Amino acid sequence: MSSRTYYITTPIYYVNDVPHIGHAYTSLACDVLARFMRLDGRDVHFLTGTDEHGQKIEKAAAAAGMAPQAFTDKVSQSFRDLVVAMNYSPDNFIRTTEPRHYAACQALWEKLVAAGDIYLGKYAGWYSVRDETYFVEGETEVGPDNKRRAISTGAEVEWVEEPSYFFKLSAWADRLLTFYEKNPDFIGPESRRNEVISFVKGGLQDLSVSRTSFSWGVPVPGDSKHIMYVWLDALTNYITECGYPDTNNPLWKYWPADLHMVGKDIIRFHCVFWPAFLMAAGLALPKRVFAHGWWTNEGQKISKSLGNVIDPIELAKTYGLDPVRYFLLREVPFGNDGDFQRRALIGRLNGDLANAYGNLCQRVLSIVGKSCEGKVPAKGPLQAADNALLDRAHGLLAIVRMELDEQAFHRALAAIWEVIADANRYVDAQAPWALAKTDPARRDTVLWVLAETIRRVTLLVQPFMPDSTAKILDQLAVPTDSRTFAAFDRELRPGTTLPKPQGVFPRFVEAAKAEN
RNA sequence: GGGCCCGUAGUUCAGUGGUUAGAACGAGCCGCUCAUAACGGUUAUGUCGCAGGUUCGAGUCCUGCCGGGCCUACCA
Repeated sequence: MSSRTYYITTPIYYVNDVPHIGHAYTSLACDVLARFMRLDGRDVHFLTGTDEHGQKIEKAAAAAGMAPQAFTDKVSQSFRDLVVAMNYSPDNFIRTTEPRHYAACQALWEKLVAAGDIYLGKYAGWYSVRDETYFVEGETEVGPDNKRRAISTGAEVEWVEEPSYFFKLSAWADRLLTFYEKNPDFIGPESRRNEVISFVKGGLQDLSVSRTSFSWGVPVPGDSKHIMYVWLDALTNYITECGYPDTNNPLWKYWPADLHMVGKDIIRFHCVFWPAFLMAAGLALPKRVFAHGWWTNEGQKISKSLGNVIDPIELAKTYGLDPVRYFLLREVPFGNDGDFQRRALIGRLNGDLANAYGNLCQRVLSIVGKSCEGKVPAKGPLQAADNALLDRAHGLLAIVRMELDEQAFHRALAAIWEVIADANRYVDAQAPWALAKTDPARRDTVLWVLAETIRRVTLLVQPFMPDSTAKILDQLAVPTDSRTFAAFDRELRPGTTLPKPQGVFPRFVEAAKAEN
């Protein structure tokens, strides 16, 4: 019997931008879930990629004197570099410029036409040449000089009409609301769900889904003057990957997706437009969309003009990749906005990683190395304190599974670190260095309990910090085929030879900064 | 304009209407010495934004106000 599938996606990133902390954050959350599910025996498919169409790309390519395809080849590379730099584990990296994606988009389009949900109309609105966008009447105002401008940007706008195909979104409001009601877990977190429902209840307008003002995109079948709306194009990537329209494709088993991870800015596209397209096409809807929040930098909104953009790769270079991965998911309740503070990062690195977790491993393994001939110590009869600690470590799997099921990374990590704190207390209470003189057998049992606790904890930390945990498991001589959750109860075998222990999470010393 | 959320220790936050409001970090004191000067124990700090109201009892429910955020705009 094949195991249960788990299909998780990042948004496809628009190649107009260089990768920043926001992209890294979304992908990181997906990566941790993908890794966790793989360890938990699920048949995982983790997809990320780039969104490469649209007028901005077309113009940027022209400005660079390049063909659009050559241009996007080059720019999308930076996102593939991010995958490597951040140690993400996607099963594929999709690009909207792939031929199979054109085929999927056009097939979906034809399905929507056949369903009677697409019609030809006229797109009209106040267009700002400078901003390259349309504004609705309410977003503009007439100034004292009698000229109409966009309120948000101050740019002059003019009335423009162009033919456009429309999707009958207005007809889907009731069915969307019914769907939300029947699937309370479809949108997370709760606050976003309320917003989406409130938005849909407010009434939906038909959606313009084609443009004629540029040509870099997927042509509309049968009317190649029109290019598909970039969001219809982009969202389709999730089913392109599974082989759409070929439902015999081996990857089709992954649809519908278990989770679309998105930033809060694009929740409407994923929770309103996308389900409507899918329903109209007679396709299954994704099981869940989760919208996370945004980071500020030391209390300030991040923007290019302020020059306070956070480069995740730079961060990883300074503080280490795994500590950065840990910090991003531990510091802020996932779903909330968060403030990035260097001091907080260093605090987590030194407090949670170096002092609590790293030092626990080091203090235990170094005694084992010195006193137990570098072998997993003998396990004698267990006392109440031993069982209490082991039981807590054992119970973590169910807790972490439950928390990650709701994308509550911070709570999963908090629960794990409580056991790490318990283990440190247990070391002090048992004082194995004192037992060495009075009761060596008991000391061995205590050390075994500790090593076993570290093993269990470390198995669960793997999705968050893959490299560091691999080192710790190496130091415990856990075989590489015993690192999934199927081996969660496979206890350390006394007598197994251990390598010499080595610190995995060095403290970050502030002075190091001055050397740079 | 409408709607939603938030305001609790120095900081970040938990707190199904029910005893003396909690945790973590930070601070003070004590202990330990295996360990990455790490670990453990312990102490302290609060007009629970403000003002009313409901209740035997309110951080928790209701109303108003102040402050902050988010969504959306002639509309729930």
